[in-house]
Amino acid sequence: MKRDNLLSIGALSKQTGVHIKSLRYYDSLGILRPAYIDPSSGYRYYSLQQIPVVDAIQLCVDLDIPLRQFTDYCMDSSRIRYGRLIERGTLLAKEKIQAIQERLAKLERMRAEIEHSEMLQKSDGPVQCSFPAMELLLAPYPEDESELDLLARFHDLVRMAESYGLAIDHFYGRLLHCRGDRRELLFYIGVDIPEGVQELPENFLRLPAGEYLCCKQAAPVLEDAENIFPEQFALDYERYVIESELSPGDYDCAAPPFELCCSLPGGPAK
Amino acid sequence: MKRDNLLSIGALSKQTGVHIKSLRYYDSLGILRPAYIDPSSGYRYYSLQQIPVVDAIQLCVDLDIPLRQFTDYCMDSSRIRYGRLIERGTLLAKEKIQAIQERLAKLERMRAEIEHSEMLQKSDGPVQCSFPAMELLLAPYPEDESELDLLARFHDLVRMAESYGLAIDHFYGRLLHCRGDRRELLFYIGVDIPEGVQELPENFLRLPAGEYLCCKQAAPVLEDAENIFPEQFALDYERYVIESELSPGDYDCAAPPFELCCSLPGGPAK
DNA sequence: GACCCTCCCCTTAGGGGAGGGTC
DNA sequence: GACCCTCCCCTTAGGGGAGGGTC
Repeated sequence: MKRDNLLSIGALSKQTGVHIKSLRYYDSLGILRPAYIDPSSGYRYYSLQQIPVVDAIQLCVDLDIPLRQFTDYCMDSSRIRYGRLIERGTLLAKEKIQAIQERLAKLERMRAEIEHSEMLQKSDGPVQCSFPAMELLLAPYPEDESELDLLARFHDLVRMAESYGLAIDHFYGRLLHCRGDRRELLFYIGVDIPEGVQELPENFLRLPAGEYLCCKQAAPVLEDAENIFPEQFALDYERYVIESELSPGDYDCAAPPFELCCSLPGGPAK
Repeated sequence: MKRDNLLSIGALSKQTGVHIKSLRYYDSLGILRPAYIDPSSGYRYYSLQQIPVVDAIQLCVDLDIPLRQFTDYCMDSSRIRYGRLIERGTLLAKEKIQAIQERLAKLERMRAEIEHSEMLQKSDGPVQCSFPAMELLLAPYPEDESELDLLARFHDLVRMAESYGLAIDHFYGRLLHCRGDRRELLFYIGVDIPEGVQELPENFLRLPAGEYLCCKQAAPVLEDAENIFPEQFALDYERYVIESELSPGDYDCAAPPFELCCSLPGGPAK
């Protein structure tokens, strides 16, 4: 071995734009052994044919393919399976875009919730709103339990949702169901039904899209719904009153605001 | 402080679905201090109001917002600026999608190059191909230089491209320009002209889209173009012969195949 | 004097495990 | 017996720097 047509590590670094430290790191991983190492000085020397190998390694880094897997994309130290590499990288990139788009959709839902919250907070009285259909899991709401017991129930519902393959929606609260003289106080969590789910639990409820009268409250006051929506309670129709936390842009975990939403006649109840 | 309505670290973990180790890590970062720590046992206890803080931290993690910046999204330990968080997360997510789409575009260009290479390798004789317009930077190609000197020239061109704000295209090779009796042998690299670039160097050349006759070669043989394209060289028209490496799906760095492409009459040259 | 070498420490968001107290 | 504590080591792809030889 001679140093003809060999590059020092610094020269290879300049040629490829890859940091010297990275080249040493690739050596330590065994994916880019120098063509020649001076036994007395330990200096690394690379052949010109190793330049495209550096490019291929950089491509892996760009594509977030772990370098330990680099050898999967090589037939030997100088033959690179670019076809495989590109196929794998394309798949990974598409999956990533998919995942980020789901995140963006979630962020957009949160943004819309904030907007709704701030609209309600700014308005003085109740506001009429159209709500989309909501899919809920219900549990009885016993009034003599502590907050900790409630959390346990909440968690039970979440586990039930999971056991049925339902996605939970970070949307929960209390529900008052009024039908004639009967009033039922319930605890709910919102769920999403992924495609392919067949069976639903008995405590599942789907509220169709409909019109609600909403107003802001400083604390949970669902028990007082009758005084908050006197006009609606004077009428005789099946109604749901939904209590949930509001999510203003600046959210106070210690004392979040609530909203109470009363379904209007001809609304979601059958 | 009492333990009423307080959660042990395990209970908080169960409630939020976040690993105990993560909760301890958040403590160590100072972004989620337990509401109470038993001084004798060191046990951590969390208040119920800290649950939404855990959710917010998880949102940061999902959005790739560094946790050290979490306090930028808090007014104090229990007031979270969700508005800011969502705005920042949305921006980051969009930037990421942008970056990945550029990667995908690059992968697609590479895939097309592989396809072209393999098509050429499979065919016996020359193949007629339509090439898009190409933007090149040129340098003289002196025949008596070593491979190392050539690399230095290549690097000079790259630096020149950068100094003019041009993006380089990982596309390079040699070019033979024939015009009447004059023949000029040049070295080229492909560049992309980003929007906003006004001034171009003197050695810039734009070859418009056009028809070429392409054939595979085992080694660089541009000097022999006249014998490879005898019919074209028998005709009198201004022509470019482009030599470049092929990129088959399995690429041999030690002995890559080449292609020679000769522009056809009525092609790219004026 | 510029280049290269080998340590050594540091970065994110935790995960696994040892060894030992606590509910 | 399940729960919790504090170390300690490990993960990716390197970057910064010290201290010391080499071109």
